[in-house]
Amino acid sequence: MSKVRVRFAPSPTGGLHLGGVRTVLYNYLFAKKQGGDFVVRIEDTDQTRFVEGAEQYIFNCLTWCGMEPDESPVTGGPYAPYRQSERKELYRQYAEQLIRDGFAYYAFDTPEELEKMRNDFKTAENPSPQYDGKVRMQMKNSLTLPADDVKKLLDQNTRHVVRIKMTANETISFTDIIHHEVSFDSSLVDDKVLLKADGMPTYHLAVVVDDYLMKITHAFRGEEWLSSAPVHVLLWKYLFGLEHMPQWAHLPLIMGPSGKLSKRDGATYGFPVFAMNWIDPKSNELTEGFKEKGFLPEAFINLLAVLGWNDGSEQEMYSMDELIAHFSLDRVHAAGAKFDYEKAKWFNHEWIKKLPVTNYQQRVKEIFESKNVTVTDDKYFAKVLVLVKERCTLLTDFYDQAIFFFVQPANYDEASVKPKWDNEKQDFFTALITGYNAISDWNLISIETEFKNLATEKNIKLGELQMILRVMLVGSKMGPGVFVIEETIGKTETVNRIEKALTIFSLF
RNA sequence: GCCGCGUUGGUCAAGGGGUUAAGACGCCUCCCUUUCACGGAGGAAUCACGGGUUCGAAUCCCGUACGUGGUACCA
Repeated sequence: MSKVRVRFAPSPTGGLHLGGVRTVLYNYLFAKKQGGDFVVRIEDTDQTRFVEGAEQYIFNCLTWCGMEPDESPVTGGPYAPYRQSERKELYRQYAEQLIRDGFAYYAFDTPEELEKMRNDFKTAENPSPQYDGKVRMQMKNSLTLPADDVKKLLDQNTRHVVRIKMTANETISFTDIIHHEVSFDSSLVDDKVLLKADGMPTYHLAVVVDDYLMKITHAFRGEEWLSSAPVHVLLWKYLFGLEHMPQWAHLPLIMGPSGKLSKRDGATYGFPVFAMNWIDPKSNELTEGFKEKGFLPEAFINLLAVLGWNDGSEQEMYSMDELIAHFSLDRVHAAGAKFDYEKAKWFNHEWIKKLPVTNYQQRVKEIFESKNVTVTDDKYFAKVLVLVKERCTLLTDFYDQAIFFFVQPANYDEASVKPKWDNEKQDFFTALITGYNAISDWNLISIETEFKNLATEKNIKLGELQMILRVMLVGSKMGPGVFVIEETIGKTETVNRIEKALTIFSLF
């Protein structure tokens, strides 16, 4: 059996969304598991939809996710070029071969004529008429025009396309890895355009030709392609032989709260849809990405992998290596899955807890710096991150959870302190300052001992005091143990904060 | 409209003729902690519907409904 080769073939028209990343992921996992090649091919055959920067963006996303292609327009490879626009000249010969063999034909209909046809044939039962076996003999093409006219039109460089001539009353079926036997009635499939008037191939011709030329063995794509699969199967049969056709796997769709997931859902429901931030160069509109939202790539990959796949065990957390080891296409669901942002966040939380902070320290540091907090001591920073990581769901949560380790509270949860505040407390904290100042070896035990001894001496309940102390240090009732906070921020800072809070609380 | 694909709790899902129909997220209650989390113990909640086949159907078959995708010189 020949070496496994899979391809991810995005069209560089904008952001890379969840479903796209999962398609790459399944490609990648399958290839790595089989020791095969993972190639990225850019399908930029629609020049009108070209978007500046979109291709680079896709590669940035792949890098962030940790899925580097073996062959691509940037890394090159034995089947270059990997950009379909650069392969333009290649496709015409195949289109012409199909015409010679009677499987395709030239069509000269103008867009206006096509529109007229769709209008004329439109009925209640058939709201969107196709250019198919039922109408093609009434259109302007090399099937209806005399050969001489066709030649003349061609010689005059009249704008034309090449269309496939769909067979009639044939059952086209193939075996899909996920859906198993799938079949279609060819009479119901239209004469898809293969080569456009600008000389570019459509997706239909290009996938088949390139999958063949690039020796792709397994072709995975979203289920939205299933309906056009019969065209591809026929093209394979006519051009290269069904025995060379890759095995298809039409992956289930990832659904949003209402239907197919769209980038609009992100804005509407408040969760990211794209892998990374995407700014449309024309409109300047920003669509938020998982990365910038505060997701770890490990979590992003993990949550995508188990959205539509599981290995039959109860395991839910998988590293990329574990996924490669466990992944199999026959356990991929046939049904679409609704994306659940709550569960996505849970995965991220789990990965934040699981991974050593060194793994994401730099990213968190950037988040702090973007909020004008300068981190000077990386060791101190790492220590703080360890203390608060279990209460962070997103990387961006670290700021709120740890900011008090760097700056004094700007305001206090007075509502919690006020009812508990009295002269005895005032007295206690004044004495505490003295006691703390006298400590020479500032550590968890010495701090806690001093605090507790003083509380016993003054005969005040420990709990209330701890709560007040916490508010003095943090500003609110949150964070790790109070004594741990004191130890971490140090004696001077601790005393400073108590003194400062005292000036405010004493007015209660 | 037509065609394709699909249908186990709110969501992700295991299970593929005989099970008390796993587990996870979320939600609720309680414990821990006089903080927020983490952790722990419980709880509510499911086989779309109708017909078959069978001693027995969540599991097999057929319908229906619903969902979803396609129906472009877009991918």
